[in-house]
Amino acid sequence: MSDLVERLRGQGWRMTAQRRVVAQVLDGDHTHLTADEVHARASRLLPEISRATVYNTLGEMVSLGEVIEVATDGRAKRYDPNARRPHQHLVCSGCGTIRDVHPTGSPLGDLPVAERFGFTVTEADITYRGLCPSCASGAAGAA
Amino acid sequence: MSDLVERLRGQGWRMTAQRRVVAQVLDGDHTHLTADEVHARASRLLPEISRATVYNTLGEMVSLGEVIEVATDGRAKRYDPNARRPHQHLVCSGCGTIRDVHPTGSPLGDLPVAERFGFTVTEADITYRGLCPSCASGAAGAA
DNA sequence: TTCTTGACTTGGACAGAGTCCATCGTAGGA
DNA sequence: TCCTACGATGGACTCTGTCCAAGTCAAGAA
Repeated sequence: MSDLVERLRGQGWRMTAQRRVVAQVLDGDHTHLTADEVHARASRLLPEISRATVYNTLGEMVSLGEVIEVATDGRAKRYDPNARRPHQHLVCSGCGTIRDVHPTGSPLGDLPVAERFGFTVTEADITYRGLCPSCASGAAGAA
Repeated sequence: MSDLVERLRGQGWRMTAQRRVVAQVLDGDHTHLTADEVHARASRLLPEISRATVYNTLGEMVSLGEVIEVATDGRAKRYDPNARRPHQHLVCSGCGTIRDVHPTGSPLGDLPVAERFGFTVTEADITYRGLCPSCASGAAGAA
C-alpha cells in the first residue's frame, strides 16, 4: 500500500491508525503540504485525528529522515515526502507553488574556505524563485 | 548620519521619527535582527514606537529593495540591511547565527531549462547550514 | 485469548509572529 | 500658519505551532 508506512514500521514505529493515515496522505500526493493541509486530508480518512497528533507525527517523520521540512516563505512549513532523493526547490512568487528541481553543480563546493568563518558547513539549501507559467501570463496581462 | 535614511528620503518617503529610528537600528548594526529585536532597539531610542509601526516600516523597506527578508528557520523572519550587495547566508544549526557569504559560481545557471517547468526563474537563495566554531567545539565535547 | 504497560492520542490552553483596523497625530506643501 | 493626507498607535485578532494531563490502545508476554 504505502512504501512510507512499510519503512516506518521497519524503523520500529508502533503503527497506529493516525500514523498510517498521515503517511498515506504524504505518500499519495507528491506535493508540498502544510501541516494544516495534512491535517485536513487526514481528517477525511480519520475524522477524529487531532492537530497535535499530525504535528507530532510529521515531526517524527522528519527526525527519521523520511520527510523534509521546507520553509520557503516564513509562513507555514511545508512537508516534502521526497526525502530520499536530494533535490532543491523552485517556488512561484505569485501563487506559492513548489516544484522539486535537480540543479547541476555543487553549491557546497562553491563556498570558498575564506567565506566559511570557521563553520563546519554540511548542507546547502537552494530556493529558486520566479513565476510559474500561469502567474507569468497573468502578470503580463495585468501590467 | 545614515545612508539608509538618505536613500529612503530620496525615494519620496515622508520622514517621521519612527521611520528614522528603524532605519538607524538596521543601518547601525550589520546583523540580522528579527522584527521584535528591531522593535526592542528602536524602543530604546523612541520608547513609544509601536510594534505595528515597526512591521509596517520593515515591510516598506523590503518593498523598496533596501532591506532583505530572510526566513532561514520557519521562526521569526530576520531583516538584512545589506541588500545592495548580492550575497547568500550561512546559518549555524546550533545557535542560529547568520553570516553573509559570497559563494563563487552562478546558482541560476546551474538550473537546466528542463528543470524549470516553464517558470521564469529570477532568483536563487542559498542557505548554507552547519555549525559555527563554538557550537562545533561544544558538540564535540558533549558527544 | 487475555493481560499489561508504556507509547501514543486527544483537545484545549497557551505562546510567538504577524496582520488589521478605527482613531489620533503630524510632516510638509499651500 | 493652516490643512490634509499619510503615517502611527494599540488592541484585537489570526495563524502556526507547542505543551500537558488524562485517556486509549498496539503489541509483546503469559
